Amino acid sequence: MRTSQYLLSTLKETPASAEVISHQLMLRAGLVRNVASGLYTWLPTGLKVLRKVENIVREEMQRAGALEVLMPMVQPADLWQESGRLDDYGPELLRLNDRHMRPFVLGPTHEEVITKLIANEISSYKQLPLNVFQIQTKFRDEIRPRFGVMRGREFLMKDAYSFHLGEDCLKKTYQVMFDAYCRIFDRLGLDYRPVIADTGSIGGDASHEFHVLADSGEDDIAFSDVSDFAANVEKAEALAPAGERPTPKAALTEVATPNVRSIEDVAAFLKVESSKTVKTLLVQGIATDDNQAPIVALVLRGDHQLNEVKAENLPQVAAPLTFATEQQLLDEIGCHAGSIGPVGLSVEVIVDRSAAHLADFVCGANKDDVHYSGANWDRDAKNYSIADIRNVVAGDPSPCGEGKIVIKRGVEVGHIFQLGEKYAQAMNCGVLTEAGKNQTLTMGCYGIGVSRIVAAAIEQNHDKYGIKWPAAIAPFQVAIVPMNMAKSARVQETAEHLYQQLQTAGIDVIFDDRKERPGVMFADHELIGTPLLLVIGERNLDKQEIEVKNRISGEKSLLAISDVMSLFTK
RNA sequence: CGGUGAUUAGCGCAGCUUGGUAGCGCACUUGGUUUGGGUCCAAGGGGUCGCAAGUUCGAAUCUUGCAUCACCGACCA
Repeated sequence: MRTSQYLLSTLKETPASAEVISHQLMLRAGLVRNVASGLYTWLPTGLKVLRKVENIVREEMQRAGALEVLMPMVQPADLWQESGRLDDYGPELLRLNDRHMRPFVLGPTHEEVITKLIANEISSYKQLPLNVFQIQTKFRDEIRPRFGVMRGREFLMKDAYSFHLGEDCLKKTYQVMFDAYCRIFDRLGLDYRPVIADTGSIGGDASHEFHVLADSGEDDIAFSDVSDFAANVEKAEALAPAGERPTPKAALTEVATPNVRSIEDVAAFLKVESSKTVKTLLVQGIATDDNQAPIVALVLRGDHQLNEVKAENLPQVAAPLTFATEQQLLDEIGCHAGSIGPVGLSVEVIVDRSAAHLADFVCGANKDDVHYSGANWDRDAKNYSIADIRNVVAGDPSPCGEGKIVIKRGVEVGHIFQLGEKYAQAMNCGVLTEAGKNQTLTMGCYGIGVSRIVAAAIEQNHDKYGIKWPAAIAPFQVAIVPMNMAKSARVQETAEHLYQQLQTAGIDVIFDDRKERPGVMFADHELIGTPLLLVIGERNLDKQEIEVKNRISGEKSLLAISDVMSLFTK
């Protein structure tokens, strides 16, 4: 490709709307342009990267035995009615009507369509197992699209769905997909981790997310500093503190705490560590027979945070997690938030493992502006159960039994899980078994955010000059940068010759034939992140040499023109 | 959904307080100059000042409504 015939579209200045570095660089390097909130046009350079990522994903999926299909982005709402998700999905699902006022949705994912397809196409156990995938645009009407293509509303995703007779077969394919994902991210050249993930409402035994490590990531990942253990903080188990709970020493004492509400204030006011206090959160419970939803109290150590996923998974707690209203607090407890505590509380009390290990702690006295000090479990606060309901924090013992927890940020770029029979059952997807009986299929599903990977790769690989693409996904493998070509026939001839030679060899090369000053060319190619620059100038031509500059390492070296192809034979 | 802020040329911004026919830098066009790290000089093109209504002799500027975009929050017991 010659730059004179190409759309480089680089910018010197950073558009004000871009927050994270990958978004800024994607705009400056001319990879994408914003069309509307969360919607982007991919320019030629960006599309080249996107296609390279896509192709690696496609190749590895095919190698793992999956078959490619393509399903429509617009889907009849009927299918979603059938699976029950039309009502469950919420406002992220964009609904629309066609000219006949028939209801449709824009597909945020394709379980319904694929399950329907397989239900129609597959009728015998002999055709199983089957794994199909597509690389298709999805639409999710996000509350707050942000960070460019990292969290857009429309995005490119690879989604695969596998179909099995039974769990054992599913587990085999799950492992095959796990391995394929590792190969994909290895080939992409990214620093990533598979992490144990919450299976969410879908259930199932296992689920893993694949995260690219980057500070701008939206998820917290808990690692062991010793073993390979890694889990999403949503899922990471907080172990009970070791040893016996200390014996109570202090007497239960009421303390006036006028206008002291938050844990921070209480700890400062009473001059105790926040880890020696507890906070009591009141949430909606599961409705009972008479349709009255009770309130449930969740008790945590003052310095810990509630894990909403863990709380929602408790049988007593309503999902989605909803905090009690102020009116409920007044009616049921008789005081405002900030003065609630487990002593003498009449509602069901669930205590986090760490909070349950405290003795002589501080808590609200269920009267406004009053706290207790010297409170103790069993002696003062009775009738409670213990559960793991907090987020792990750095320094906690790792749930794998080895080492301590370290927390890093990650960008979720892949997610695999075992779906089970949920969709197959709803959409009547089954086959005849060897015994001639109809059996519902067991499914797995496996997603990769293709467009998000592009952003994540930049988050992980950039410097002050621009993007430093991993070689496998760089838009160009090499750039030819001639110095003052217009003034030197020798330079021009050499550049043209090299360009022909590289093109013939199938190398993805960009030839900067613009009549620009060297600084402009260097700056553009460094911004775009081409891994290799071949600099051709009068200076080195006498010795039949050119300069090779490596974008990643910054190294420069001289190379005989005749040896150029050796750069690509490794 | 709540809070905050923004909207003036393709991009980044000034002008608004104190109303008087719209400006700067980058980019773009033309000519010259320069040429191994975003040259310099000169001339030029490009804007219903987000939309609508109001106040006024006169509105980018004041008032009201609407739209769009962005950021923050949704851990409070």
